[in-house]
Amino acid sequence: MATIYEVAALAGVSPATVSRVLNGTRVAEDLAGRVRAAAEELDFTPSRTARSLRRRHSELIALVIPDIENPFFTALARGVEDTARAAGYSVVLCNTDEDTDRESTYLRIAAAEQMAGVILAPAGETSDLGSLAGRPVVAVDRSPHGHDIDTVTADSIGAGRAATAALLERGRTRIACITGPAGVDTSEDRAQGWRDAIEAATGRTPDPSLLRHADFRFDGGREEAGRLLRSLPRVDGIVVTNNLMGAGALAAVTAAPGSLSAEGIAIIGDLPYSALVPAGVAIVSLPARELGEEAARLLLARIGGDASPPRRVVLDGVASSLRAPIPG
Amino acid sequence: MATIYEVAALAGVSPATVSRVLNGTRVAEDLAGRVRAAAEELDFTPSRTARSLRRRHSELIALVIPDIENPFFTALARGVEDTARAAGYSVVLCNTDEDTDRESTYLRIAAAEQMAGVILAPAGETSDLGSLAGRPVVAVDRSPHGHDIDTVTADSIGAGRAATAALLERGRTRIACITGPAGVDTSEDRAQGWRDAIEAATGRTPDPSLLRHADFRFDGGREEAGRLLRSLPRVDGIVVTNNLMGAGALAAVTAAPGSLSAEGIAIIGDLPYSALVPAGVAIVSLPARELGEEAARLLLARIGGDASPPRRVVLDGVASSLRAPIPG
DNA sequence: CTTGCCCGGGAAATCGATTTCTGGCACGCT
DNA sequence: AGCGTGCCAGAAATCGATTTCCCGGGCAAG
Repeated sequence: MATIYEVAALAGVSPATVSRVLNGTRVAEDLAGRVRAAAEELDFTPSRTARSLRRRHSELIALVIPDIENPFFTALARGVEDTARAAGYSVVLCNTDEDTDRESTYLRIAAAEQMAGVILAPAGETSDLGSLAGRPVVAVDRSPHGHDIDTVTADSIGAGRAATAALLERGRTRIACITGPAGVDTSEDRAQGWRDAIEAATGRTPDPSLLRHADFRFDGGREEAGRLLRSLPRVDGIVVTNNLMGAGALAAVTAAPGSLSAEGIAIIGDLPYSALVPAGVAIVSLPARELGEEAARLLLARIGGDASPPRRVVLDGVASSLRAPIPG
Repeated sequence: MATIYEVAALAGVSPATVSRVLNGTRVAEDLAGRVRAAAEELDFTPSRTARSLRRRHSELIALVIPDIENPFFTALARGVEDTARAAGYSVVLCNTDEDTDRESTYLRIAAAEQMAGVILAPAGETSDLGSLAGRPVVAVDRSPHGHDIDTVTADSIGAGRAATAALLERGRTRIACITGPAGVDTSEDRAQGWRDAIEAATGRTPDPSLLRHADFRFDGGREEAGRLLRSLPRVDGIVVTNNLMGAGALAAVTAAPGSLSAEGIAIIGDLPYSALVPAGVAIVSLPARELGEEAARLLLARIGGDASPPRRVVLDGVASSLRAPIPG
């Protein structure tokens, strides 16, 4: 790997001039030409490490998410990656497994690596952003409690309302809700949307026993759905507030034939290969990829020096693809 | 962010001694104690950038894969991430979209960032590893043509045989195969397994028109399956050689009722939320996560200085979960 | 008692870029 | 003609750690 000194020597100029040519400062055309020729000749790629040390930040962005195997975060990561790459940044993937210790370890690493910025889907209610020492951060999907930072989220209340409305339109009257852990804002807000929709339709707050908290995972959704199916009086609709629990609920429904068909289920969040999802399920899409893109755009702006007050962007692209129930 | 000089000053020693304490070289206990206290006091985290510059490699590993939204690569990434993290390395995610230009861009970046090593799932038949300048590389999933490097793959021929055998056991006699692009080794090998199994069962090579090449993507699988379903003489089984095309084929089968049930489909590779996959499909699991773990282990060994000749590891954990056909 | 070796720690070089600082040259204004 | 004023490029400082290199002191062997 050639260094800037070898390029300088070959071109007969100083290293400073090589740097200037490569970074856009004005340099006489003949020198610049010699430098470019020399760089080409030696197949020179500047050491990003040395550059990062001097510039005090690298061209890396940390993407800290709870679970890379969840298609929601995968799509989000894709949005981040595409946007970052277009701006010349690479993305470091940090899987926290919903563990706040791992999260803060990764935030320390991001600082120690002098990464340009961090996009964080917080694992818990509170995140320790102290170790970042002022480096740009954008929160995505969930907003960390007690920090006034840029945030990009989906309209969870609206999504909850839309999912519930889809079941109400089908004439369902006793609609339960399986949501995530108490205290997590997406979990609470989606349940609030469910409550809102039912109040709007019936004029009464829903029976509190119809609200179930699980852990946002497949098994949790399956188990809670199983319990709801066995409970009396019978429910005729279930709103499930994320994709994994939704898949679990569908598994439960499929395993208990005759109880409640897929048409009684509404899911917030997308399942991969929608072609394989039982027909009739109501799906309220979340703009996962767009969340990632917008978060990356905000972060890139901060990296570029934008010092305006923190923004809270809410994407409401949720009104989308409801799968129609099977005709007849 | 405190520097090693501040720690040295506070502890009343030289920066060299601080470095020695933190990196394990023998230092008198009283000095070491003072250094540790000072580091604690200042919440000192060494700059990885400076360290990388001097050490000539960072604690980052590049994971170059074609598509982060494919659950196979997601699981693989998870395996890499877990193994790398346990050894103190972080993973940089590089999505190539099957584009060899993007692949070589990322390889250049890996070298410029002085990353510790690269795990590469090659996008095409040939990969340009030249820019890596001798940095450790491990190929995973596919083996790059013309490079003698460590490789970790699944037993594709065996997987092809197993998938075909599952359909033969169900009494299917005219079994087609939808595989990936010609020239890609996983694509060819899995088709070879299909051919082998049919020859073993019938004593004849299969009708060449039963072998279809698609692009390893959902739409390709759907379209080829659609064509096969309309072709005459009728096929009564289809082996599909990856997960995305498998999902596409299932979509085609579902959309054309009466043609061929899900029991006529065998898929190599896992679909997420198997609970949602139509019952009866034969699935031959690929050890995606284990591929990632093994690749990471091999790479870590190389980073650690292992200079033995390149190894080719073939994982055959494929014998796994066939979903039983619906009884009756 | 002297020579030599070992060991621990400080001073300084090093990694490779960027960025100030500085000097020389050309040009314009009075 | 003399004195700024820019502008361009080279010299050198800088980023923050690691790693030689070297020196002084302690201890063992001759």
